[in-house]
Amino acid sequence: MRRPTADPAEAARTTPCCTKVGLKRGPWTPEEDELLANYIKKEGGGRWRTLPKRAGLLRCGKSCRLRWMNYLRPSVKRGQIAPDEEDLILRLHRLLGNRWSLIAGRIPGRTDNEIKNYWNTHLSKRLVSQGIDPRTHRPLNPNQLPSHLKASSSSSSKVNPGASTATIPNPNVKLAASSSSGQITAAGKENHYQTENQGVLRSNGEDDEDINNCNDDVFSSFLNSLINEDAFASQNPLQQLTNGIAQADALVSITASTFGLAQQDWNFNQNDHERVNGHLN
DNA sequence: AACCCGGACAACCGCAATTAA
DNA sequence: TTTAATTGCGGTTGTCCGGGT
Repeated sequence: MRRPTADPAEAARTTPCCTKVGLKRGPWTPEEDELLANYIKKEGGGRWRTLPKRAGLLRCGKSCRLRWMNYLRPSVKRGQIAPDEEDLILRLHRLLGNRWSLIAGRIPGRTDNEIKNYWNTHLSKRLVSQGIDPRTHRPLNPNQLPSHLKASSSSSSKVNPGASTATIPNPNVKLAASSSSGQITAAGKENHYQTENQGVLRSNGEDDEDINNCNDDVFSSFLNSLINEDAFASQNPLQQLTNGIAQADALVSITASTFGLAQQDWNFNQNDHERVNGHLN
């Protein structure tokens, strides 16, 4: 990464916007930040490919977008992740897996990159030290599971063997979930930056007519109900585990029906999970 | 003081999804 | 309907910096 692409063969393999000779790479200078921020304040974001030229920057569009999204946006909150934010990240990750943009969309002022970094450097390691698999949020050693949970783990195998793939087990669902709350639809792009992060568990601010808000509202409110359960936080780890399985079950069922996951796909994933569980046990 | 090591984070890459022509 | 361009996402890595030796 971040290596110069002087080699033509290498350059041919990489995306065009990053291979133009003379484009700057690496850390941004305050001057560049100012140029970019001022330009976007005046002209707005979007059209990233041509933005650098218009703004007088020697950067590729991707780099500009990333810098704006992760650092320069006024709504970006800097500083330590608060304990309640941390708790929210943990819960959302258990439900959504590595869907960083989805998670970030529900934590005001935090970016997907920031959450991803925080997860990889702090939370993931902490879970491992507690004997919990950070991918599945289950005990690393299956023997730590009480017998009744071991038995139910196969019957509830529609819950993820790994949250990252099983809570929303199908690419179709990823699409549905993304368009509902994480990714920005074309129609929603215009006001995305102004209105996003207006509240926890609110979608990113698309106009109600912009997207299929039926799905959005259902997904959002359902997720909301899951992660806001006060009872959840006060439960002991075993109860949390049990509850988590039940919740994930419910999430998967609702997600599948609400977001149009084909039944055959769903069955496939169930089988898939059982196969994985079989390997685990 | 110099060096090494590891943690934290910013930035890049490749790919997939979406949009426009 | 097809194709090209653009955008967004997640995984990965380079760089910086502080602490330890």
